[in-house]
Amino acid sequence: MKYDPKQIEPKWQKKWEEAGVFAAQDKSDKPKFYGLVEFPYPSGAGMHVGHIKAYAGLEVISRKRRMQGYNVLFPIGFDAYGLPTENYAIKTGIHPREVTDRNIRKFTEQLQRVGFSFDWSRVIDTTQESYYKWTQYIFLKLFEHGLVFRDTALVNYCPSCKVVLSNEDSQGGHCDICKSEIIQKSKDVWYLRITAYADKLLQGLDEVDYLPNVRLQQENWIGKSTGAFVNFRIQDSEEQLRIYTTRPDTLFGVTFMVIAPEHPLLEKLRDRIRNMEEVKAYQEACQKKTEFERTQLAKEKTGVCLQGITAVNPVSGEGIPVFIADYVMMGYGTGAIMAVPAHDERDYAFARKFGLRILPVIEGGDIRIAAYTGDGRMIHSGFLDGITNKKDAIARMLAYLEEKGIGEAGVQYKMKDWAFNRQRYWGEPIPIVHCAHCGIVPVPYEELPLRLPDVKEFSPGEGGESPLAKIPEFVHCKCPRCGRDARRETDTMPQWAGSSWYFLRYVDPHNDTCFADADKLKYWLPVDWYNGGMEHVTRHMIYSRFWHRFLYDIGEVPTREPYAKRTAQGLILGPDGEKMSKSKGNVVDPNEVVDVYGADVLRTYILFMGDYASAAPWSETGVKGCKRFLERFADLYELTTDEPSSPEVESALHKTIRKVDADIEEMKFNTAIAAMMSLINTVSEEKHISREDYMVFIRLLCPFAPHLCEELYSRMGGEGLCAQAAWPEYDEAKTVDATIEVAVQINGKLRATVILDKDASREAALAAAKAEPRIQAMLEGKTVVKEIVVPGKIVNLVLR
RNA sequence: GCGGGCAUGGCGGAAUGGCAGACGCGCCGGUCUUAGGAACCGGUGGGAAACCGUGCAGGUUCGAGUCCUGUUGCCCGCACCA
Repeated sequence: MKYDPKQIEPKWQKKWEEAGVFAAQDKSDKPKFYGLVEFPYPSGAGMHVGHIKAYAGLEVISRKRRMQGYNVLFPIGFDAYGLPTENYAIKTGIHPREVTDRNIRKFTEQLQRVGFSFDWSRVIDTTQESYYKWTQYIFLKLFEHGLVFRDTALVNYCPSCKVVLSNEDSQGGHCDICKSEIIQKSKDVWYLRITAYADKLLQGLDEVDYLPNVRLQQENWIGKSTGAFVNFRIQDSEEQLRIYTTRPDTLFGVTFMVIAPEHPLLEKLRDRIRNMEEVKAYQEACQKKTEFERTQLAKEKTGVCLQGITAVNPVSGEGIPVFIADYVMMGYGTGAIMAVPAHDERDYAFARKFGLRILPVIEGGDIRIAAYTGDGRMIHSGFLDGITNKKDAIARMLAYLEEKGIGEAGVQYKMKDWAFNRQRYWGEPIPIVHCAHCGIVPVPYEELPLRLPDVKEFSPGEGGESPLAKIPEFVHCKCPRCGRDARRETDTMPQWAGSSWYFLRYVDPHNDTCFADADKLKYWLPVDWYNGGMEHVTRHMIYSRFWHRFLYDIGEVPTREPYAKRTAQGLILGPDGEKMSKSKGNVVDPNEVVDVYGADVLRTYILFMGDYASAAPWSETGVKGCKRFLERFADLYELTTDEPSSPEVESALHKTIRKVDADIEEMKFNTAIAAMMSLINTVSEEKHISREDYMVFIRLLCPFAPHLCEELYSRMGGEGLCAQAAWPEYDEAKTVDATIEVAVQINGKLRATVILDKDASREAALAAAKAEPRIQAMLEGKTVVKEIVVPGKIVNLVLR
């Protein structure tokens, strides 16, 4: 058969659509499978082949599940709020709505050309009122349950985007979107109290099947540590200095304290601090430092001693100096530390620089050279002296602190509350009203959606205000509580909002009385398998797990965890081996590949190019190889007759079914395809395959190259559609060969091979091995001291 | 600095502790052709051979790419986290 993708692909895509074969059934006796891929942000650049790889994995699995008799939900949608579209609008004056609709059309066309088996009746767009109404609803629920709060804080501010960023969006001191340097700015910020869910998010990881590195990254992100809070007295003062430490066992070794430059104690003690000028100068210098300077260039410790302030070591009673230094951060713990220079590298460096006392309290190491962070016997530590076990020492100290009321055990998390507002137009309006009399008042549920008003001017206001602040009709409103004049919140939600619950909406996307029907949620949840990029493992996944867990706690969803299983695909690199990017000009457009080679070749190549989870460079010649593969597969059509296949072909077919089936489940698509290539080689050598067996092969390849397989299936006279045909099953008996080649080793080195009956005895194997001329020659004049026989694999003779 | 991962032909990559290099690309040779940067067929780790070969050095084992110890290089995540 001549393989002409241009002719067959549109034809079958149309037939699938007409037959509605990919529409998930809300009621069904079949077992359910919910496969989820991360929905794309519809950028103006269109999709690149990386998107295709991200979806192709679960595409194959979903198609296989349908053939296996599952009721499959495999949906797609668009995460369409976001900065690039808004920036494009600012530049061109074209409304983000228009740009978004255009981009969504382009993405949809691209996805359909590849023949993905998405349920197109459930497409969602986070920027539609019917969708963001429920994003706002969930926000109000969070508000109602005290998980939304407002605070004035130093925030990460991007001077280029003119927007406040979460810590997640400004890692390394650079804006996640435009890469410019972040500055600290004091602002009113809406927070979601995700830290209240830190423990639940951590414990939930025990209930799910995530890739080990995905789980680890989430654990690190949450960053739980256990330790103690200890209150240090300030001499001649009512003030106390509260610190957090993971090493309360070293308390006797505390010889000074350090607080963050922004620590509130400085204000309280300003009259007592004799060198306030110097302190102020230091504070200002710190503020000017970028996050980068403060963290990356952290080799040299700096700080200022607070003259006139003395703290008291609560266990030794010793008076100790207090410093401010920027190696202590206000954002973690209490913004103050007890310094144990003998056993902490940072404290040691600081003590060395400022000539402070270094008192060892754990034996081992040499404090003249470096801090000792290992374990050992407690010394110079009063009631702890002689204890050799760190755990015991910590327990004793905690008991003492609690007894004396100077401290207690505590935990800390690296995860911070989620800064939830952006000074942007293209996002969900935050449904809050500021009333001079009532304070912060939520918009009533029945007024949702709070519509995003139409504007002509998209650039942010001066000082980074949201464009919404420039629309009087939007800003001015009546307080829902007292009816007096009030102002609307003009900030919008961050891009992460819409994607935090989209998997729930797919279950019931057209419902306008609730975000999804409870029975449907109960049927479909949890997502059985979620695949996406590693870059979304911490932020998007943590956020969405948080929202989901919250909804579970208030009884709105039936499962604690949203995703039962999570995998991640590797990047597709450019042909040059570099990460694909517009600036490098190495981006491969899937449309061009489909134009030249067809969708089936694109799909097959993307899954064949390497391990699905690893990065691999694009290769144009590799694509051609897959084209040849599909052509050769189509050519087998000429080799079919009603005669049964040869035993070689039959055995190869059943082995291949077994391998492809197992490999798909482990996302080892590359070896599954390789096995099918080998099967073609076997059939070509035998020059024949039965019609029946060829039909089996067609169904086996169908999830990878569905258009070609539909065409062949129909030409072979198959009933209905191949996409709905049964998944092939293998016959174990037919995977066993009558004879096996067994390797013969002498002293562990391969010397010969022998052909044996499939269930040859140990004796028969040994006899055959020893009869082999080459082996016979090597046995000459030697003693066999050991004979190892692994049935069907190997015979090893140990000689002396 | 801490945590995790990886290292195999010219390239992408295969190998439940049991014949290293499956499968594909590339390359070489051939067939067909006015032509081949098309298609098809054959070959292809190194070495003349004995043999040698999975970053490097050890170890465990009858047997190690695979397990253990150390080491080097690269990649990813976190990063003055107290």
